[in-house]
Amino acid sequence: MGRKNRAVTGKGAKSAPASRPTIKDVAEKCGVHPSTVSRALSPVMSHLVAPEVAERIRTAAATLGYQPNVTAAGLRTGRSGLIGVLAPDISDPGFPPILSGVTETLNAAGYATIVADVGPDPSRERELVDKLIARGVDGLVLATVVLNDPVVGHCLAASIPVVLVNRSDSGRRLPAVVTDDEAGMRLAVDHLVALGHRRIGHIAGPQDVSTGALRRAGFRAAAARAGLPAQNILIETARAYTRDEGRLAALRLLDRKQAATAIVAANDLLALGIYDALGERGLKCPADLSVVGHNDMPYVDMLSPPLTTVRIAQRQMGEAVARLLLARIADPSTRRERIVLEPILIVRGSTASPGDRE
Amino acid sequence: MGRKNRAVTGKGAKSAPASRPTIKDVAEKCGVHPSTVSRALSPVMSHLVAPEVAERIRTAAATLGYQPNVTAAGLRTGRSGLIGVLAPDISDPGFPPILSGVTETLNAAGYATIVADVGPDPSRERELVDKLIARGVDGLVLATVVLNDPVVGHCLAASIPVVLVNRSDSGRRLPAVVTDDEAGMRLAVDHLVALGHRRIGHIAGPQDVSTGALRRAGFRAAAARAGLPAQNILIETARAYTRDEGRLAALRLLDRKQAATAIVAANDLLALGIYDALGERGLKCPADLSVVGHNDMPYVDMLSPPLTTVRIAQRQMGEAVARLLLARIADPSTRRERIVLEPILIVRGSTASPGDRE
DNA sequence: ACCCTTTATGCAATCGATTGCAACGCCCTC
DNA sequence: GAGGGCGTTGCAATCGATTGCATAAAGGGT
Repeated sequence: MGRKNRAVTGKGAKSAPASRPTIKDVAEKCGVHPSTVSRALSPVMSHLVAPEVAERIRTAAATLGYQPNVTAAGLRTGRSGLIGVLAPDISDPGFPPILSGVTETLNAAGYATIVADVGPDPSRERELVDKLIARGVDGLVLATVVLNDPVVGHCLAASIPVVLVNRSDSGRRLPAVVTDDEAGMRLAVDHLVALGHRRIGHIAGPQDVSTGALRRAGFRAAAARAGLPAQNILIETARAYTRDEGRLAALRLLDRKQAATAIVAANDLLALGIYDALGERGLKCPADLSVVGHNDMPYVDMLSPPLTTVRIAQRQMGEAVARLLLARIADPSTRRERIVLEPILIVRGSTASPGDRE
Repeated sequence: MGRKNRAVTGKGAKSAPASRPTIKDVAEKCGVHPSTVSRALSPVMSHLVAPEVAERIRTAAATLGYQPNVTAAGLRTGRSGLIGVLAPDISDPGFPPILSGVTETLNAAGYATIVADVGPDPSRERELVDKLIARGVDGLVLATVVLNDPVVGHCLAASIPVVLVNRSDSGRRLPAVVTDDEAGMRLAVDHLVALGHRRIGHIAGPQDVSTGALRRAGFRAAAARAGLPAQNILIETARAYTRDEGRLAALRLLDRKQAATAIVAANDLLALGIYDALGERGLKCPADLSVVGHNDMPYVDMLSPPLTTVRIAQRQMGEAVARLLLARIADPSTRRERIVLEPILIVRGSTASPGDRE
């Protein structure tokens, strides 16, 4: 038995505080029942206990350094105060701002977040969701779903509050906060067309994620709307949102018979890959090729040349999705909401008129 | 009573699985006692139950989709399987690689991590530590401690396994994984001296964190060892590891009567600030000034010019600190260990010989 | 054949906090 | 002065899993 509680300090049993005081210790010290302590310390129940008793309990709790055991409370109430967050890749510089917005908003509401990095193997997603549910999370934020993701149905079946951020599922069966991907591409294309570009390439992201598919469709639509003939719309699809896949796709695009004068990348990491490819081919940006990124991830203003890119409000997305989740937790029957944030174009040095040798 | 369990699906009580099955459900289905189920499903206790019964239980658990309630188990065993990680700032691009190494190693050992972002207000640190302890974390990873941090004593008093990463406390009272900050500065200074620099500046980090103080001391020592006279060693101290503080410190340094021909920054974010300051003053790097960073955070190879910097093995640090923590949890009496990783210099385009106009 | 060991399972307490219900005492009213 | 009501507090069950101990069944030895 009790090899755990009350670590014996020396030999004499003088005063062995050791492990954290429990509600019982506070109750004994005050000569009241534990339930009274519980009520006194709960903002919503404290009206049930006499003010002076409550005060006595509060000071006793403070002097003992009592902190309620969240695990025990969680077992009883069925709420853990934990939110699970599934990230595609923590090391992707685009993610921390979202995460930051999520955790800050949730912390303010008394929740802690468990962040799980799914990584390249998508089958881990389901596994991680199950692990998080087993940990009793009160809700999930998924930044990882692909179109037609089976995990969506799984979450629905588990009837646990779930919200999506940045990406959405094809059926739109879950509430989500996303940016207007198509509008973002329109900003990029219109900017290039205004500069005089007539042959524009696109490096699309993976087509199984909503941003990849929507941005590609958005690019096509924007280019057509700008009056570019179909043969002047060049598209290569990257297999992942990574710098290296961007480089490979850019090389494919550059090797086409009729090269584009500008490339719009589906995200900034892919744009970095374009820079790499340009270096390999001995081409200069923006003199030989204009480049537009997407996301405005940190420090792309420091690149050479500074990257023109479509800025999405990542921190705001994080905050919005957290609020959405809190609303769902408070009332799971709330209408499935979908918040679409408008991106803006940040013009920097990577775009110029074609043939404009500065 | 049960407003929680078994959400009623329709009217007929035909089959209402709804909320997750408990160990009791599995036991009933198998006609055994819950304790037998518990034993059968525990790798360490399963030898106590007959192999065929264990097998039956396992399949029943699988078909029911049973996952043990971690909260309940945690309450009983006193272990939560949670590790708290305190980060100075998740949005700092230097941190994700460390975090990635930590979480991956801990996940492999069955732990989940709660990441808390302390932010600029250091008093939140203590508060967050208490919150994490109240959540029953089995251990803490602190990437936030300052020299003489009161939180160190607090953790020691709470007798909870704690390890430090990247930074250490002044008394070295806690196990830590750090890099050899002084060696890193020696690499940087020696490189610049070899290029012919004789007046070298340093933008130091905050002096209340170990990296800031050690790197400054390391810089001084390396410069003296290289034979630079004291008046040729110029130091400005930044108030925080941010791009903007770096910019301000760089401007102060550039305004000195006798300007340096090279600056070593205490970290890459500060180096970014130097780039900004150079832009403001119309100076070119490396022609007018060589710059060396520290940390080799992601994508500094894409800057213009690509940043010469001291690379620290951040991912490895994360992995090492996780292993250290696991060892402490397994046996809290293990000797307080301190792991020092050796940095290497990555030479890129931001350093050149003084007066070398390419 | 009997007893003693070994093996497998059941029983019940426990972790710490929460909460519906019961009970107590007090005050007010008629 | 008795009864009703309200404001406080205590009691005990509960959440779900774990584990020391008890017990039952099976096996082995003489």
